[in-house]
Amino acid sequence: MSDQQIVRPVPISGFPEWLPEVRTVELHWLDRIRATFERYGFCSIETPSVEALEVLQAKGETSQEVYTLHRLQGEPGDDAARLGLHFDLTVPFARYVAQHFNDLVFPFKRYQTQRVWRGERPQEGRFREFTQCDIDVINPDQVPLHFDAELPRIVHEVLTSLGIPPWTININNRKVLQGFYEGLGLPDPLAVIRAVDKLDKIGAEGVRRLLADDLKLDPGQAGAVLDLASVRGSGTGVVDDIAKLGVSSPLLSTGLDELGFVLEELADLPEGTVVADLSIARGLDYYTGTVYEGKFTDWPGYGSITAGGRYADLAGSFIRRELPGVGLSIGLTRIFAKLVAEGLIEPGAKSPSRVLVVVPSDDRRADAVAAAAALRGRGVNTETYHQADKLGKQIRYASRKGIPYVWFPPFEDGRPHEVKDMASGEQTEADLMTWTPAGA
RNA sequence: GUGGGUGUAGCUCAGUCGGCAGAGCACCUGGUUGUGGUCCAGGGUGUCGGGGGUUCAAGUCCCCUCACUCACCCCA
Repeated sequence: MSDQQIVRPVPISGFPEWLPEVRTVELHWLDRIRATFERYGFCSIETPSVEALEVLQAKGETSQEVYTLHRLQGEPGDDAARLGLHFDLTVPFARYVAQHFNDLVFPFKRYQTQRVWRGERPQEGRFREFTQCDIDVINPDQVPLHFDAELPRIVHEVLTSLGIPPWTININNRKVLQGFYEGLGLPDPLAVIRAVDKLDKIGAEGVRRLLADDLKLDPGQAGAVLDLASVRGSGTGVVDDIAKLGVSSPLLSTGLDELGFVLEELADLPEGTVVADLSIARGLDYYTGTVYEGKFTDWPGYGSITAGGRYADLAGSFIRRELPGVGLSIGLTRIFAKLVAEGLIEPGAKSPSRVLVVVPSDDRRADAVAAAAALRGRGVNTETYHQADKLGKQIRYASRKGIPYVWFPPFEDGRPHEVKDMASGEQTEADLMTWTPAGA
């Protein structure tokens, strides 16, 4: 120990970890998320952390910072990495569906809660390893629009069940944006979408400048683009507001029909929780219809806590079938870490134990072990203290670990068992075969 | 990847002009060999991120490097 070289334990940036009393809260969250997903009939899958690089790069550009995998003692000449850690769950899901196409029942509705990795520069709310809770529907040829409304409804229910600070899920439709821009005669709708996406960062005037200088829009066009982006609301009145802007195109009509349908389906949700916002676009270019982006109301600068959308054909690079889908992802780590940082997570117990059984003395250790076994046999989480320390020390251990009851086996033959309620300090005789902790 | 900031005890941090390494919290021991929290008395647990340089002397000044952190890009 003395002159041994020690490795300084430093946190690795972007790789969060929690103390037991916080982790236990996260586990409860995961339980609730899973329960809600399953209540809607979605099934669970898990895919490997690793995918072939060509799978990871099949959709979108290589802009995602993929962590590649190779052995420390790699074969010479075999240094070209062929494997990478997945950076989201959508691409692995697409591969999975293509691979197991014949064995799945469609529409395939699945949820998937796993860690993902992105080699980006960490910041508040941006991690290099984090957990996403994805929920997607995929179906050959076409996915009923009904799912575009069901997914935000499910996520709404999940977020509500977590009891987190106020948030809003914003909804938009790419066809509305693209159709509107086409109606305006703009040559590069995707570039306009990317510019509008910066609205909350650089403001309306910043976007106007971007549209005029970089994309060469005339003032009238730029004004119309910004007018559309300012439309917001939860009812179908949104559709009328857009119609009033006097732009038309076939794609725009389709988009407005879809957006109107989704909003109508969600009209019963609490005011302000799910609203249309024509300024959100999502940078990812594979979204083709409905798009979602959820944020905390109190921290608008914090990244999105849930996001997703509809894609026309996600698995097309893996199978000769058209497989459109719609999906939504909950950024569990991003939400949870923020609440931890804000001190809004009420820590749980430091131990799952309900009872600590005291060891009266070395020669009575067997009694303690037997008492603990009896309690466990009746489903009570119980641990035995590890050595015959002074009683004060044993009780102090229970106190510090947040174990609510301390069990005393007899210290002399013929005496009864006793149990101490740590919160009240009260200690009473108790029967091993019938006693149960409060709230069990 | 680009630019700024910060690295001292387990944690939060102080450390003057270059002159013996510090505080609070946490932790350990005892007061209390059958009872926790409170209280009292003790205890410093450290490669001052790492390497090099200047100097009689470096936590302090200079160079390099690493890590963390903030902003940009991008995103859950």
